[in-house]
Amino acid sequence: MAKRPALSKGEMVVARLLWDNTPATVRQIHTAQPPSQEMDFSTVQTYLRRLETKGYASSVLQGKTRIYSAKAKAAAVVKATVDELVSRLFGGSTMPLMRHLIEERSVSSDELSELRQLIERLEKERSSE
Amino acid sequence: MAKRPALSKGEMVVARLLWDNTPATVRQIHTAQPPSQEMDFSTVQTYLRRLETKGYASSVLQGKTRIYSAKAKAAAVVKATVDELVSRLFGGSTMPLMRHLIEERSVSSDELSELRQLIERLEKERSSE
DNA sequence: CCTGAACGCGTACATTTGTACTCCGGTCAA
DNA sequence: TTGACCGGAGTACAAATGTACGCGTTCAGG
Repeated sequence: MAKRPALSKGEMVVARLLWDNTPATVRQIHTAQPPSQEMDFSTVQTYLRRLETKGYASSVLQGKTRIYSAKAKAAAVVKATVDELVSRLFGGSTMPLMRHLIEERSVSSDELSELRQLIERLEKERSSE
Repeated sequence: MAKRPALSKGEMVVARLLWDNTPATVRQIHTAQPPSQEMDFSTVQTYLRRLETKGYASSVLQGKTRIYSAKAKAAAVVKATVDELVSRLFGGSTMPLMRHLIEERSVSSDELSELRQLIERLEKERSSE
């Protein structure tokens, strides 16, 4: 697995759009943007190009149009990004972030119970090893 | 509360160092760095200066030496940063990040049970409202 | 009293990031 | 057939970021 340069903030939102729409043309990505905080067509295009040079996407020319496809797996990127954040903001420990998420960000009851089940399942796995 | 410009990655690690040592001189912060990934004294200094212009820190000149103090509260910055990440990487929903943290990052059994208790406590609070 | 190591300051600078303007080829209606 | 238009490519550029060099000052040892 190549060690790709980290994604910048802007690249990240385009990357996410790309994951949800792979493969896609620049315009498709551009159109897929939620109405708020839109970015210019050319801006999207630049990000896509940079995503490709950084190794996160690949593209083929289909006729006149370039089709981009996500290359790096979303999960891997998420992991890298979160690891990065955790290390920079919390010196590497995960718990403070967890606590923050659970306490500060509004989590619905349904989500809470999903979380609880997730944890219980994991604890079960642990103890049976 | 002033709306401060976001912290860059480098600034963030220095900010964290500052929170843990406020108030401190540049050298103290520099020395407080963990041995791995050290940054140059001048680099730390620059970050501190930028932290101040961005409004995250303040400083006074004590004789020849400048003493920096954290100004913004850590919790607020963490919240802003995490909100930012969640919105860019997950389009605003918290759960994917939670799941990722629990499943992908190694969480010890102790931590798991702490989490479980945290959640149970919250659920209790919820139901009693 | 002189000198070099340690200090802290400010300035500097190459890269990366965010954002967009311009130019080009093909379409399609008048 | 032609000019208004759309989609796309590439280039451009200011601002933010990461990183550090050089300069004046102190202070302890020679």
